[in-house]
Amino acid sequence: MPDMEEPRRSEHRPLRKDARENRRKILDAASDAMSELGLSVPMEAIAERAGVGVGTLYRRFPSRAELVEALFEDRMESIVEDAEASLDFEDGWEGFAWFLERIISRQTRDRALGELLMGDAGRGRVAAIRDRLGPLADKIVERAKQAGRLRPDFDTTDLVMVQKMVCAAGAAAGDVKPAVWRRYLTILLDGLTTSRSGPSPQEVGPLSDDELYRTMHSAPGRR
Amino acid sequence: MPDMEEPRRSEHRPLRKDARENRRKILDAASDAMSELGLSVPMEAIAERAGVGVGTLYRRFPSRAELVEALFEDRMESIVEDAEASLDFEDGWEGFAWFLERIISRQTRDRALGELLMGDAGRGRVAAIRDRLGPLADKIVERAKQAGRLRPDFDTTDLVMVQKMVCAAGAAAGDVKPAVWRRYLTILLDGLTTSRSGPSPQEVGPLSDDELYRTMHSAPGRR
DNA sequence: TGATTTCCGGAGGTTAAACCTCCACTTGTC
DNA sequence: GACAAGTGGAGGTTTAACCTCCGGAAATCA
Repeated sequence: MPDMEEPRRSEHRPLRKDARENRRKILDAASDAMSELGLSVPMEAIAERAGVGVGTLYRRFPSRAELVEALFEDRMESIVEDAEASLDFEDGWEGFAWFLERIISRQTRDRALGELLMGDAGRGRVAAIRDRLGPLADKIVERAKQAGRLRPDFDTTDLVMVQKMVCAAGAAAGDVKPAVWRRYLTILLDGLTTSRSGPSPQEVGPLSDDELYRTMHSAPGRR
Repeated sequence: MPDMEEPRRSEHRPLRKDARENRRKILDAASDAMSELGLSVPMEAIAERAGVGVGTLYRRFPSRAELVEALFEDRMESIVEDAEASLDFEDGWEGFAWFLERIISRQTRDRALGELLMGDAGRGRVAAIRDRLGPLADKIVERAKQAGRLRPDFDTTDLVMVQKMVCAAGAAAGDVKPAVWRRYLTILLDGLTTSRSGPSPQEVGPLSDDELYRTMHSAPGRR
């Protein structure tokens, strides 16, 4: 049996044209679906949005994890960049507030990113990037305190919890009024400064009674 | 066919002794289970905690809704009473803060109560009680503003969102450090006052790094 | 223009988790 | 001790996800 050729797609030969297109469609669909519904959106749903059979999805991405890495490595990296950028602010407090606004904004637009950031990452490259955030967060908090405008009893772990709080508000009302989270971030920041003479102006109004009603009667399951 | 007797348990004759005991065990188990795991805890799990077969559970409470009403009518009523009590405070702001502390404390101890309060109530007596809270909340907010210590841009709908935020923090870290939510309530209240000269003292410290780690790696399903 | 390789779709087998019913047996009560 | 009342949990059902498999379609090659 001569010439028993190598079966592995080693050093990947390029995909066939239709396969390449489908891969793109899958990535786009998965991005949409996960941003909206979270990391554990059914594979079926992704395939459907992509207009592709489940078989195709599994052939291209044998496990959810590969899909997640393909999609979220960049986004996670952007957050690290935000953290670094926030250290360049003249005023540590401004950097702190800017970073918070940034990272929460990203999470409210992208539920899966929030899940990854808040712990759902097992191991892998995405988690590795996330872990680089810890030291940066320490510096951000440190600088804000040195600027004298962040309450001295604030701890870096509080930074995570603050995000959770604002994101909870965002997630609850997100379908009804996507920008309300800013309102609650403003309030929280007013609670985080050392002192102030009056409330910061709100850029976003409260939910109307009707909006609140709809918010309350459309709560998701959990996950 | 003489004396075809009435089959309905009309004007309920008393339950047999063992049945009465089982009913009690079921209610206790359901209370525990729902407080911990939420309204939609599997019926199976309730029966198991009660040390009773599922059959017995379904015979006593044919639907989850009946169980819920039996358990939560009182608790919901207590919240209404808290709201009324908070109106008796000399200072409207104190009443406001007290009520918030109360209602959040109840919800962090009792997940099902939180779900009921935040909308998961379909119709029924429990929902009816909850609806009595709306007008009371308006008064609470009104008085706090009149006292001059609640930021004037605060709306009653914000009251719900604030609860959601603190409860989110509580739920996230609840298994690890049940009292941290107080820390975040303190911060929020500092953001809700009109002005202040410094941060309010914290009664509860931040999560340690290890506690935060555990908090992040034990997130529930959504679900 | 075949011939050949690659890729596609989605029916369908599998597992898991909840649901609720049913009835042979046990227990309480009169 | 007879008989009504109550019990438990096996098991049928549904729902929702998982992932594989293979006949046929599409792209690429010669």
